[in-house]
Amino acid sequence: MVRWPTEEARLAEIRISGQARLVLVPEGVAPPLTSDPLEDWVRLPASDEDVRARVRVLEDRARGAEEANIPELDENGLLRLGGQWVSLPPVEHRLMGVLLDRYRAVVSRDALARAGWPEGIPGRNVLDVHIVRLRRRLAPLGLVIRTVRSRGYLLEAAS
Amino acid sequence: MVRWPTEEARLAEIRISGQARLVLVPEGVAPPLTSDPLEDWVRLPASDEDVRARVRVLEDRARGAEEANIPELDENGLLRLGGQWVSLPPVEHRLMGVLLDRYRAVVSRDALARAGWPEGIPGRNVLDVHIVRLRRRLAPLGLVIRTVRSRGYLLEAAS
DNA sequence: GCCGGTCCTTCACGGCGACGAAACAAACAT
DNA sequence: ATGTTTGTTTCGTCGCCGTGAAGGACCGGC
Repeated sequence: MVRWPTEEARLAEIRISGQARLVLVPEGVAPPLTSDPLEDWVRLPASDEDVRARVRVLEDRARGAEEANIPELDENGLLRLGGQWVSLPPVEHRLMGVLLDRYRAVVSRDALARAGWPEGIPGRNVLDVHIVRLRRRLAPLGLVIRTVRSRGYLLEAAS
Repeated sequence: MVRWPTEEARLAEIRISGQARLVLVPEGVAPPLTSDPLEDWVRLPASDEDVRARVRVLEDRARGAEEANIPELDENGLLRLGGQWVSLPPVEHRLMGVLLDRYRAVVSRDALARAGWPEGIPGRNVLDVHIVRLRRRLAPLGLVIRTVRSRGYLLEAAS
């Protein structure tokens, strides 16, 4: 719920944070134009029912957007997602860093190797093994590492 | 532009067709509730500016939705469409490149052969086989490769 | 119609390389 | 002392790609 244009700064903040918002627009003022589905506006004065109707729709959309949640990794080796968490040992923590930077995009085996072993990769097969171990750890969170053959790996939410 | 609730049937049709629409709601009537971003409503009576503002936003969203409907091929062998994706092996990736350049237009077998095998085509039958495989991969995305006999192939959305 | 051919579709096979996973052992931490 | 992390070896599996062969679909001529 934001007043316009008096709370313009606050609106900008909320837009960046990606939260749903309803803009209250007094008579004689042009409404803000955004194609963002999480923003809507009402012309004042407005009935309670109308406001409630718009808020409900926005809440519905926000719920839908929330399912596209991205996991969060902290410096202490904890990976959080949707209230749950797992702890990651050093190597897997570094691997996870790159995978999260490129969430839902392909990360080459090379990039993973460089991230996991900055001093140089120990053996030919180490990466494969760590991917397997990382997979097992991520499963309880509903995260999946897909392999894109001969190109690399990709992290996403389980189908 | 749909009147509510008098044109309820027409609204249902438009919803199914997936087109953007603005619902005109007279005083004292509850507005229809949908979380579909391509639907919006105004309380009558409304000023021209307010209606135009909502129409413009809807048009923007419709444009965005349309762009999300054409498949996208990235350099890592991923083909994305509407939130889903499939990975394409090298040969099929190159074939798909040409087919997408000429989306919904005919691509000659010759052009496909040159794209798929720049060094020269190995055997007479290889292209056909790869078309079959590509078809199977594209099916889950709702994409279809149609044959235009003795002319070539054509990529489009499944009817 | 019937027939010939051409064009296209699909399957089954084998080689090759990329990837997955178990099992073992050593290093490390608490 | 026990459990965790990490690297290695080894073997199995699966995806990719080309080949051959067995049909279907379409189009002409007769």
